[in-house]
Amino acid sequence: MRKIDTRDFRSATRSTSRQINRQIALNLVREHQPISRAELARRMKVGRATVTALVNELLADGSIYEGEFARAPRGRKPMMLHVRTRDRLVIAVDVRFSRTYVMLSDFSGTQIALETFETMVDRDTLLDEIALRVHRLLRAHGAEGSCEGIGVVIPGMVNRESGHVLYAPQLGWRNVEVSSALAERTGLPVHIENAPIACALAQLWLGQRGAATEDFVFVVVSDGVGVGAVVNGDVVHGHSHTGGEFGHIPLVPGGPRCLCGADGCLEALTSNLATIARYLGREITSPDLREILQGGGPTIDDVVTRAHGGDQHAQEALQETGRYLGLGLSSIVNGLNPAQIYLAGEITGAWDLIGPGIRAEIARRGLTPEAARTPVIPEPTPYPRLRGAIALVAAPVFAAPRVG
Amino acid sequence: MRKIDTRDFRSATRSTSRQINRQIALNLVREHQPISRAELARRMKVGRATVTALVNELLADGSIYEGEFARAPRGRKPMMLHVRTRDRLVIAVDVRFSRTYVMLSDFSGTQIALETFETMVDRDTLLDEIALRVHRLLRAHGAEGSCEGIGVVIPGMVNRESGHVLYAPQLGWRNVEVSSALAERTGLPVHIENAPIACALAQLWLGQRGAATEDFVFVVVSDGVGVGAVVNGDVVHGHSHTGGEFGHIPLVPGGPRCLCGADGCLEALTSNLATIARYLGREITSPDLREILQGGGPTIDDVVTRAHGGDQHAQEALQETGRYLGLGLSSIVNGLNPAQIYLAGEITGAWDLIGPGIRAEIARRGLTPEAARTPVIPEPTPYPRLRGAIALVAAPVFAAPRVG
DNA sequence: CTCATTTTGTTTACGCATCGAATTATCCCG
DNA sequence: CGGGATAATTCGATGCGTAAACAAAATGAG
Repeated sequence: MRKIDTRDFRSATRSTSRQINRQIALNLVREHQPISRAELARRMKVGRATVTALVNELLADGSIYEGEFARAPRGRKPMMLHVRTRDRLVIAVDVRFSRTYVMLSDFSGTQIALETFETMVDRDTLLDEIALRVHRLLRAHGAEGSCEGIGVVIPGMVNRESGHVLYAPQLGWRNVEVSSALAERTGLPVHIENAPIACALAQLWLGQRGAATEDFVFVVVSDGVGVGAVVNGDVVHGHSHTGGEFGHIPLVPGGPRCLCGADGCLEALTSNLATIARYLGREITSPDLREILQGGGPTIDDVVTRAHGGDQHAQEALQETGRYLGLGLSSIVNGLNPAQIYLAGEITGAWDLIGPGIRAEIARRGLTPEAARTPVIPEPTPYPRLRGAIALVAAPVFAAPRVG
Repeated sequence: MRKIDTRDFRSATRSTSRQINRQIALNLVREHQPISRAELARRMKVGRATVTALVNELLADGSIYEGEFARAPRGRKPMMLHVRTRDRLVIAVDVRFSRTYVMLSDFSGTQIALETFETMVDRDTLLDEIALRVHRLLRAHGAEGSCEGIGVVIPGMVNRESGHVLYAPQLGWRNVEVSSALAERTGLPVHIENAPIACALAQLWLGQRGAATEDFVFVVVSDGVGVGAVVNGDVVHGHSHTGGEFGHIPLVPGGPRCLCGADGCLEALTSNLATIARYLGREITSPDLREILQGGGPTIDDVVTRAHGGDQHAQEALQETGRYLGLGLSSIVNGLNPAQIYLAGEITGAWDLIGPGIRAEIARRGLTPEAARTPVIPEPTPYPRLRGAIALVAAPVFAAPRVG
């Protein structure tokens, strides 16, 4: 039951009905392919005449294609329809603290090529390098014409519409314009988004059928802790583009100081850095921790493998991370009541150690039996952020038209 | 950018465009009345011919009415349009721990009559009493034909569609059906909702023009602490109808035990009971606190007046409530990034004492300057819950049609 | 008063969309 | 090879936005 925003609405024109049904048909083909026109008409509960017109339009602009005739027990064989994804390419870019990833992929999320290089914190140097690699990748795969856009995910807060990075602590960026700067360098449309929000988008648009519901969250634990939240089928951006920063909710008043300046944030207790610090018996803020890490100290993957190898300190450090994560996620369970919580990050490699703690805290603090049972699902996708970057380009093609 | 739910969608028919534009026109009249057809056409950016047809439909079903001719500097005088609200009545019911409120109101939220009685915890006894008073109220005001529905708000979790109360700790209700039971007794359509969510709805639909944006939250501090959240212009219900229970996010691990069974919940630190307990120097869980309160101990209003009278203990108790509230609200600021936070409850009477603490915590923990400045607005509406109950009946009339 | 001008609101012809029925195109099977 | 069944298209009817023409009602200059 949405309210019409009288300061920003769209009146229906004579083609509005067509736009709506066009997108419905496209999405039905996407989720049920291969599918015939007759089956589409039945599912949409519209006449076959309408479907014929819709399909002809979708065929004309290359959104879908006709495949083969299917076998049928009786009657004329139906012509099956598919969405075109293989020859629609996307460049996905994941800018992280240490390294930047550039991937060439198709619309379905299938990887075609992947490159990595060390992240430069200067914007122009970084964008030049990205643009160089984009051109090289497209030329190498003879795909200069068929790339439909670039998706960029950033570890920080992003104004999606304007294409600015508002604040990315790990890069030291504040109010940095990215979209049009990269678009000029590459001649391609650029979409930019906060990494966890993009991951949630990917779950919504590229996830298994039935994986994503109208309400879920995607939690990314890495250098920081970020959340992409989907409420009523729509991603949460917030009023000033800082929604989803559940990594900075207060968990332990007077607890360890966080990069954001406050104390006792969920992130300061459960980020990879926090887990490593706990393993080493150091304060996350202590100056010698930085030295240890820069001097070849253990990575989070090391901690996970040592825990599997029987290192009790590592096991305990991960278990405590799990308990704190569960405490933080219980805030999300009670506040947003998602159907599922997806969890990505290196620590999911030690799911046997962190999973029970998470579940226990959610079970303890959930208000109803259903909420207490909210499933927490470790996400095994190899590159969730890059998948998010792909979704940035692919999602608008399939999204419902704005009306009202 | 919403995704089409392929398991539950609505294809557009020939009349979909008309439905959309009809609701847009209705909302524009609502927010800009009195307004002429020509002005409507300009705002909607459609031809005057379309507006004529739309207005004729709205006039025919009594949604709007023609008022007077307006003065114009040149040309033909425009006929002004208004939405019909005065003779469209609503019954609003607010079931609280101690008392139940039944109000007769019109569609605009103007109070016509108000009654109160002591809440009975047995469902059937309570509903019988409500039905009796509804009949009496409508007969007394000769309004038996023009009442369009009953809105009921409950201090607990509600399944809006099925009309069940899932869990209301203060009433001791679990899985209690209300909607159809009351509808049978009164012959009127019944809408039921969680109280804070209804308050947010009211802010969205009955608030001052410009008061409500697409993203805000409405926080109610009383016997419990509840939140109604609006994200992307839509209320947050959650997957199993327990969204908005930010009152039960963990704030102080190992803190005071909450009614919900967990420890250190925001509610256990900032509900009226928590503030009174703090004032009395008691644990919120201590058995003698209940005795004191049942034996005529101070109410929250008493604490507020004593604080204004110079009682330092009362002042400190309220200030600490403010600081904890601020800490809890900072989770909402970082997680949902609302444009505003509305705060209702008796403690807003001591805004000079609690306001600064709230603002300070949000300023301390906000991630960007904009988020740190998130306005926290004490809501002075006399009966926010009853206003919410009215909105339950009024909102569907003005809501955008579901498409896609 | 008369008449041009301006603005509001309605009417009309038309284009685009859904909708239902009729039609055509294929298939399977006996 | 013909009959039944299913798929897909075609065609006329109808709903609705759109643009232009038109009618209605006011103002103001001559």
